[in-house]
Amino acid sequence: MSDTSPSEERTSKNFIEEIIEKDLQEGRHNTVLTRFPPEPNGYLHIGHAKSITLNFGLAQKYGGETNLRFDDTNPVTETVEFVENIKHDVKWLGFEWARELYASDYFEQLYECAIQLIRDSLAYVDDSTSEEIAATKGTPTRPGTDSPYRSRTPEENEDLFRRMREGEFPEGTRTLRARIDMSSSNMLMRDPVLYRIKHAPHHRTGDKWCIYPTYDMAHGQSDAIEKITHSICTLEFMPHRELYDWLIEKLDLFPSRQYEFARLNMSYTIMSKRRLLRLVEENHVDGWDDPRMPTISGLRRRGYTPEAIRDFCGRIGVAKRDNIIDMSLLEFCAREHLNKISLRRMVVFDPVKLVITNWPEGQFEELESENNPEDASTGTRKIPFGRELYIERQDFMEDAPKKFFRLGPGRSVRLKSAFIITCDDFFKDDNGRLTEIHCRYHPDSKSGSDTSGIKAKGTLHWVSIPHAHKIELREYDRLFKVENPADQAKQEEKDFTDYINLESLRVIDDAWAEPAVAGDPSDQYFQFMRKGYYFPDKLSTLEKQVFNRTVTLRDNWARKNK
RNA sequence: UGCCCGGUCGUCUAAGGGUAGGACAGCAGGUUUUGGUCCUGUAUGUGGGGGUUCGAAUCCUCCCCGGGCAACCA
Repeated sequence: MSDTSPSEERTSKNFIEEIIEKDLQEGRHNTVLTRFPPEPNGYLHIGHAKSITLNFGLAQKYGGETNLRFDDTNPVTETVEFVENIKHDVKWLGFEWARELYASDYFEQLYECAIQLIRDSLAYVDDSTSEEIAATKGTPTRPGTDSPYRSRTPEENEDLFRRMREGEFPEGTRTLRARIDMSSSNMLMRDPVLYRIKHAPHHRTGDKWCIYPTYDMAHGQSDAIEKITHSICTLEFMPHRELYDWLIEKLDLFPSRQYEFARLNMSYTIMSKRRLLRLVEENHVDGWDDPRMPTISGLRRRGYTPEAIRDFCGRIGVAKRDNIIDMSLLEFCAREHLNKISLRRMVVFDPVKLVITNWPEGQFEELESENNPEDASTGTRKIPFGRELYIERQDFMEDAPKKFFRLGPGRSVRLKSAFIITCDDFFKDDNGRLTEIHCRYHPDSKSGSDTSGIKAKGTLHWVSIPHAHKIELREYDRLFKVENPADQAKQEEKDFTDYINLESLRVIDDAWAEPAVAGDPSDQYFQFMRKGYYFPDKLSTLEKQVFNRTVTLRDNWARKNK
């Protein structure tokens, strides 16, 4: 990545960077190898972006590498479709993995690890049902009890385990458990299940296996096999660390170490794959890439740039305390980048006709306007100007307050890149609705060569009616009505879907764009002047252009008038 | 009520015994042919009580609050 965002200039280190520097300094490691380990059972979201940025960023910073490793140990929920989308999202974010790996690549080695544990009397085959295991597990305040199968001999265990692999037993009838301590204060150390029987095909290994390792059996060993130096995960895995270390020690593997950081939470949205899945499956949204979703694909479709997302991930920091990041920070990052790269265009969202009474009928003039005042290299474009224009209905007020810098009877404004006009008259229909505005233009006030001496405080965007073309705009609002839907649902004993904002999508189908919008490519970021940043929806066509509002412009006027 | 984490402006995040700083959000100005951008200024914070120390956000201690932990999910 070549761009340097402010957050990348930050000099303070987060706690993981401090650990790495200490490890490097003390010679514990002389390189840094991280991994991003998604389970291919859903789409990536902005929380994953934080993890991706952290893992890849750390490796980049210390001259190391990052593996992309799919944690595919549960074949019933995982698919190649998810694998492909995850790869696409990581690439789109701008990261390149050193190796593309799968936990399933290690199934044979993991099986050998299990055999070793059995031979060392550290694991046993348990014939208990899942209910029985749960019942004897104890509670956080009460110790569990030993399984009746706990004292089987290594020989018997090895035989049984081999036969589990051979497919001799039905699903759910037997598991391989670690023999640790049923009275441990850490529930995960109470003889955790290492292998379970699943007569299900795997998206990579097909029918080769009918026993699959659990997360704990697979993750740490995969890290160790790859020689991952720093295995970074979220806080909820903290209790797993003891088991992670136990397995690495007992199996005498490469000493990968696990470090936990607080996952990202954002206001007015949810960040769990399970809940996002429900939004999709229950059709609360248009799919994983619905522009209101906090998924990477949703943000992409909405018009967020990878640069903005990376910048955001750098700014939110990495720590261990629970957090809930204000959506406005993400929006700030979007505006900051989009301001630099988006092409300015004029689009009238709610048109009202404006007639320039002293401009000859049928006559037009091509005016020039900058594509982006922040970037002169983007050049200029031509905009047709004529007698009949559309302006924004909101830009006219019959009885306007003094601070209203727009149009009203007798008031003058600048039409962006065109002339200053003065309002002489206006017309309303029987319902009192404004139908037409009459103005006269000042010929010597032309943009760039204004000698009129008229001071117009306001500048309006506009389009020439005969040249304008109709487009559709989609305006999005927060998906939920409350700041923390998951939390509040828990507290109020409701379902998080009860808090869905039913007005999170508003379609504007009577918007009129200047000609330059018409032929623009589908991956172009726009700023519709005085309105916001817009990005063509994936279903937009040349015949019917549809744009998603990424984020509005900051609007001091609207804010003050609240 | 057991074990493990954590608690610094509204929200994030620094300061690791020596001036509590930055960002976003807010507020007040300036510039501006986008009420955008840019620029300037400004308010707000160490959960509480004890201790150690010349000096504590930082070390000790008690308390309070928040989160996690009883899936053959990851």
